[in-house]
Amino acid sequence: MFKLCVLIIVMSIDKKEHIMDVAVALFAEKGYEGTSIRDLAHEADVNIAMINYYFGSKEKLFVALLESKARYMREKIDAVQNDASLTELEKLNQIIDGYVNRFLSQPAFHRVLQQELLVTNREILHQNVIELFTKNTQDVVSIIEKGVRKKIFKKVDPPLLFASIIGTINQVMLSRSICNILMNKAPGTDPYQDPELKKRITQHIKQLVQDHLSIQPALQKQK
Amino acid sequence: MFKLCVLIIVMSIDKKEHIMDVAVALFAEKGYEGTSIRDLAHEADVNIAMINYYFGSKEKLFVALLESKARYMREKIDAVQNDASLTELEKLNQIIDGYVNRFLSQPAFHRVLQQELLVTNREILHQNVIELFTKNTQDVVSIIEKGVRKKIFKKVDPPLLFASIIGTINQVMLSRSICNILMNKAPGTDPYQDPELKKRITQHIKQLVQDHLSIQPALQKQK
DNA sequence: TTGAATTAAACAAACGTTTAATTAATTTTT
DNA sequence: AAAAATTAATTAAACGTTTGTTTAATTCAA
Repeated sequence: MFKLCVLIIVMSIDKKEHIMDVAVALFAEKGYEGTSIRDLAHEADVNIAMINYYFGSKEKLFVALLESKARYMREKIDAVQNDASLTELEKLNQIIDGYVNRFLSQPAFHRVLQQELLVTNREILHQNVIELFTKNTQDVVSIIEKGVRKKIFKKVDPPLLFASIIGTINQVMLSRSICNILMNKAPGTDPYQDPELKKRITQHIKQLVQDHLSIQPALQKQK
Repeated sequence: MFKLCVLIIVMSIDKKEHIMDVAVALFAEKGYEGTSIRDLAHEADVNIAMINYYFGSKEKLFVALLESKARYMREKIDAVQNDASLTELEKLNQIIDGYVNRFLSQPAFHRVLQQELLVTNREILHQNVIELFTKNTQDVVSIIEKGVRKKIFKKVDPPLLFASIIGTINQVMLSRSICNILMNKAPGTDPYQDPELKKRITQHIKQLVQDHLSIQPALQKQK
């Protein structure tokens, strides 16, 4: 009896956030168009009208969702970039850690973002996601470029190297089934729960990036 | 007058294929759920009922679409794998060429595939796409593994290296806007038309893979 | 004349959104 | 502090569209 009371209070304090949590999960599974307000209301255990009451419309709910969940990586990259004590390679490694941690800990939200990048006709939503991406890209690219200028790194294609970093994680996150295939796990299990996965991905990307960037002593001598 | 006649004949011969072409374009832009049969019928300039007449249902249209367009990479990988005259690195390079060519020449179809991987609740469609992916993954992974066993390659994480290859291309294909940002092009242009892009991606991935796999003489000596 | 291709119209179901009524909570007045 | 007034939260029902699909009639080709 008492427990039930507490539950109700907690729910009503941030019902908005509760709806948003359910929305991320449903959008991730069924897509934005594939998720109906009725589905959402039923799953979140609220009245259908409450969603428009709180957010105004389905589209505005989506935008609210983006804004509340997307600040993290922006701040992380900013912090790393302004840390003068780090070498360019260390910066990259920290950014890789950041992305892997972030993406793997919020697979549903991440899936929603990816979907919105692929579907171009919902322009407002699409544009919102693009903006999120642009600044991060430019920052990471400029770190790589700086390393190349300093001749700490080999001459590479910075934007495409960033694409490889993000793309590797995205590929693993593309679908549970594909991740299970890649990771040699039994189909049906949730691979993103496994802490081993995070370690493996981080290690692989860091090694890949380092191999690609590092100036080989042998090659230097030959010149 | 004569020209019009020919056009009509051609259209009626493979009207099915015409519908499928329009479907790919619309699905890519608006998503599967976001594309209505009416949109599709209007865009393809056929009656609404014709789509169900030809394909049975919207879902069956989608499956037909997959089956007609997805054989290519399968055959390409098969051919490369069975070519005994190639080293493992050459095989990988040819597969990279294959994927880049394929993905960049059919960006719309590729987008549709990606969408279906991200949305898990349309199980029949999802499963169809997964199956396409599984065999290719296993083949490429086994090529890398063979190279590692032969000690031609460094000890790496083969499934994740495959994820990096595909993931890099996918990242570039994720959205026109993102590709323009990555490639430093003016927003609004279609980057996939540019032949330079294909060359740049291929080069980058090949270099990335080679750096990651190659056993460095310097390191060998140290041992 | 038979069978396939094509059409406009209608189908029920589901969609996002709005309404108007009711309950709950908060503030103001007594 | 109690009652009244006001605002906010919540509800069920209905709104007009749009959805995928089907029908029954018609046109076309063999």
